[in-house]
This record gives sequence, C-alpha cells and structure tokens, in this order.
Amino acid sequence: MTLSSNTFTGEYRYSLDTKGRVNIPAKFRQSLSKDNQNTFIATRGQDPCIWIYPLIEWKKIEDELRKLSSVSGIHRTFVRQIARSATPSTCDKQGRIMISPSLISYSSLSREVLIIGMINKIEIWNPDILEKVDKNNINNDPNEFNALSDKIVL
Amino acid sequence: MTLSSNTFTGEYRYSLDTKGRVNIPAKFRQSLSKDNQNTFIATRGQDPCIWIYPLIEWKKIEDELRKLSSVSGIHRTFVRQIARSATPSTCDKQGRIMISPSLISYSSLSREVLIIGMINKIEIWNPDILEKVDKNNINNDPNEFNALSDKIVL
DNA sequence: TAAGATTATGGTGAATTGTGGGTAATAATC
DNA sequence: GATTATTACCCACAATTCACCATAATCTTA
Repeated sequence: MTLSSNTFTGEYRYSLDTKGRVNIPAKFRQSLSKDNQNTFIATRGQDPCIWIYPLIEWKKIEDELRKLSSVSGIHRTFVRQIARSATPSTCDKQGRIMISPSLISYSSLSREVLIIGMINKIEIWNPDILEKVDKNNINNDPNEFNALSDKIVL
Repeated sequence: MTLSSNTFTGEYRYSLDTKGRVNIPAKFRQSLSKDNQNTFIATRGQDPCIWIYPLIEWKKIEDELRKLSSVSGIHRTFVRQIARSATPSTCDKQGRIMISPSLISYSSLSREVLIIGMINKIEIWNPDILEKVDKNNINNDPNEFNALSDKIVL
C-alpha cells in the first residue's frame, strides 16, 4: 500500500511448480491497480530472463512498438522478438500465473526462480544465470554508471 | 523542527538488533512530513552502505528510473541494482525499521551502525568501513571537487 | 534532582503467504 | 461427437512474517 501502483521493487526466491505456474509475490499483487484485471503480459527480456508487464504498462509498450517503422530491418527484428513471445496470463485465485514452455526454455528456468521488481515490470531469472550476468557487469568498467549522473539524481 | 521537512543531517551511533531492526533517530522522524506515513525505502547505496529514502523522496527516484529505457544494457543493470534491493519498511511504534538480510550483508553491518543524515536520504554504515572509505577518498586528488564548482555554490 | 523522552531488547500471536495437489470446466483434436 | 489435453478454481497445510506489547536502561530537559 506504500509504493506507487504498478511499481515493483524487491527480490524474491520462489519456485516454478510442475504445472509451469509461478507465484507473483503478494507485495507485487497489492501494488497492481484494479484496471489491470490481475492480468500480466509475459515476454522475452533483453537479458536471458522473462519480462512480465502489468496489462496497463504493456499497453504503453505496444504504443511504442507501433511507432517503429517496419521499413527498417532492425526495427522489424526488434518488434518481432518482443511481439512473438508476448503472452497474456491472468493470476489464479492463489496469485499465480502460467509461464509458457517457450519462455521457460528461453530463460533456462528450472524449479528455483528469482523474481525481481524492476519498477515498471517484473523479471524472472534462473538465479545461476543472473549471478553470471552480474559478475560480467562488475568486470566491466565500475565507473560505467558515472555517465548516468547527468540523467538521474539519487 | 528547524530544518525543512524530509531533510536529514547529523551523525548517530545506533545498534542493529538480532532481528535486523534499527532505530531511526528521533530527530529524523520528527523531520518527516505526514505524507510519508512513517515509511522509508531502503536500498543499496552506490557506496557499501544502505540508503534510506523517505517514501516521498523515493517516489521521485522511481519517476527518474521509469524514464530509463530498458533497451540499453547499462540502464537495465542500473535499474536492477537499485530496484531489486529496494524494500519499503514502516516504522513500528518504537520507531524502528526492518533491514533485509541481503542489505545487511551488502553493507557488512554488524551490531554497531553509523547513521548519517545526507540531506534527502539517510545512510547506514558499518563504522569501520566508512573509516576506510574516508581514508581512500583523502588519498585521492584533494582538488577533485573543483570540477563541481559549475554545479553547486557553497 | 526529578520527570519525561529516547533507545535497547526480546517475546508473542494473529494474519498472511507460498506451495502442492485434486477436480471440474473448457478447449482442442481427431 | 467422443476423447484427450489444457486451463482455472478450490481447498488445505506449513511456514513465515510482521505489528504490537512489555520492560529496562540511558539520555535530555525542566
């Protein structure tokens, strides 16, 4: 009840059950505004993880994608990557959503999953893979973020 | 009652109890405006410490983070670092907030902690680590700040 | 010095939450 | 139309979380 609606933060270790369902953390569900009708859109992330948007947030993405001209090959590829795997899913009464087999294999999920609040969306990771990605990022220039100081004040 | 609301200054030595709770100094609590609902958001600092924002201040950060495009890898990493560890916590009747185990380990907190007012946020340090960081900074170019003269008047 | 505020510490219990699995309803396939 | 596969709903259980209470010690202020 404290954060803005449709805003997600925090990190949770949950499990993907044998039916391909995964729980949406209660805190995330509470943050959802009514007009989402408990519905999310799951799609391939730009990293090897799953991105999950609340319906309302997804519609903003749709609008952005519409603006990309399909005359450009890169644009087509980009739109295709995101659009083809986007699948809507509604929470069941226990607060879980279903993840499609193709998304599960894309993000190499097994039983244990890491759920991360990313402000306007949710990420689902295989914990081992995120760890590797993290290490990779650290090995890059640690002052990498400095350039962001023009864009954002903390 | 003298400073603007939601503005923090000063330094305090407090203790982290065995349940991971830490007291927010009374002076800081008194400085909080009502619309914060006694709620803070704790997250990883850019230094090895914890950053604690009053709810209202955090919402500004949220807005900034929303503007960063997830098409950029650096932006994703940046948002993830901050968002994944961001956890809201409301003061209990004793004036304490809960600190998550992952934040405690990130900032290497043990029983004794140093709480520092940083104007728009609060920092929580392991005193030993801050001392080291301070020494390090001194060893750098003492004129390092000069470049800031365009940005701030003292 | 006395009274009031503030901090330190830990215990308790009610409410919530994550998880597993059974079953009925619906959709898809042949 | 019959059979199979898929999906969503329901119930149950164990574990955790978290807010509240109580109390002692310390510090501040009148």
